[in-house]
Amino acid sequence: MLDFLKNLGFKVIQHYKLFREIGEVIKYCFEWKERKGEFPYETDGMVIKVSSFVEQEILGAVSRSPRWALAYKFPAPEVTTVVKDIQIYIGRTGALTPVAHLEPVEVDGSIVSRATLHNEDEIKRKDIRIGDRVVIHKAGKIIPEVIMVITEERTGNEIEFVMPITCPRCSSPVYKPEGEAVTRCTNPSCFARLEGNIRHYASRDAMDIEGLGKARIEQLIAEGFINKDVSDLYDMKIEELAELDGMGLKSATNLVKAIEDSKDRPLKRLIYALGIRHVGEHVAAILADHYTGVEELSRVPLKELQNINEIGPKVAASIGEFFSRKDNLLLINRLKSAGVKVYEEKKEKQEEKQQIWTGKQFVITGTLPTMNRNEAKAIIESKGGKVGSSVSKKTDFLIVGTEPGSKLDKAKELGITVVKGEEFEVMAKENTVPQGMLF
DNA sequence: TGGTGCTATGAGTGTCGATT
DNA sequence: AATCGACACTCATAGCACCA
Repeated sequence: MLDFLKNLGFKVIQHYKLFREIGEVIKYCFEWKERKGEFPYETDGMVIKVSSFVEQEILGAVSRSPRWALAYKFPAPEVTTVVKDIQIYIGRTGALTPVAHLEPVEVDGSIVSRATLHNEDEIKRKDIRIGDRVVIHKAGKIIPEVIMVITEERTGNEIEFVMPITCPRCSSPVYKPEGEAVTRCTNPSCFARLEGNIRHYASRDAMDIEGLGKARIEQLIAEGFINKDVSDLYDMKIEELAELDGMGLKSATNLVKAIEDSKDRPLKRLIYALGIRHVGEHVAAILADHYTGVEELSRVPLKELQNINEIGPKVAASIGEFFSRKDNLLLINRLKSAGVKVYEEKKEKQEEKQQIWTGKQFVITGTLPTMNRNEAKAIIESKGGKVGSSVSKKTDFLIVGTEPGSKLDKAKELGITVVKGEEFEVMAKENTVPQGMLF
């Protein structure tokens, strides 16, 4: 069998993830054919040649002898390239993230020119230097990752990376707390952070301001429209914006309208949008459930916060720190006077009624046939279920769309019930309990 | 103390709308 | 018509915080 597959051009290799059973290899061939109209051809070392004759032969063989379901793999598409530079990116929390700039190279169907190196320790661990030839691949078929350095090809001219001691954007000192991996800029009003804050505030899951992306924000800061914080957004005028490079009356009108629309978002979104450390979507929703508004939240004693389920000392402290700062309190005042809704009537606590999916934990991977993630999530929650972000023993169902990620492997490993995307959508409509398959 | 889940960050492609 | 920016998708990984 091994020779048979080898003759077909399949390769068997020994390292890395991506274990696939023969059935999966064949399935992959067919999916490829569906998408591209022909069977897989040679791509960067991954050789699969299947004629229609052979196709039948493989299928026949497998159905007669299921014990041939051995682990075979595609060769992980790995290529080498050169690290041209390592640059620092600054996020909204002030974190300095080193990113490798690579000689552009094709990996698994797309051109990769950058890869995040996460932090200083990671660079040290892998000993990555500027000028090094490195092996890269795409983790989970998407994210470029530097796997290792080819040290044999070192010439001695490689430059070791040194984390700067001042912020590359604002020149303030940076600090790295003892025991932490992340280095941060110390200046709370660093422009890079302002940029990040605005982006976060405007993002879809926060205040959802359409038309305000990275480039626009940079421009607005450079032109002085934004200089303090997110409240500056609400002072912008159509006529002034329309004067900007690349903006016309149409764009300016749309942008101002989008900003206007953001004044009426649910409280949990506003809390999330403020960008308090350790307060993401989930924690923001918990806080919005407990309190009627941002102002009330700003006055809650630490002790009380800590008593809330899922909120511990660190998160409580972080919230307390945020509201102890004058500039943040001013920000909230400014938002309020701009007309942003900072208060929400408490809804009547709904009776916890037993629903079809009550107590069930769902996780989603891949793309669903007709709905997106948020829609699927809303449906699950409306039926009493919960949606988690990673597969664990507590997961009841994994919903699998096309092009699933590593969550599927994990689910198989743990014996979690797998529900196909189509199947899920039918369940949602007919209000039934997923059956799914066990691997 | 370990398992689990959340937060923060970053990457690529294709599509669509607005500007020039 | 060409170009550019924004957005909608999706996912990995590290680092932590929380909780039992």
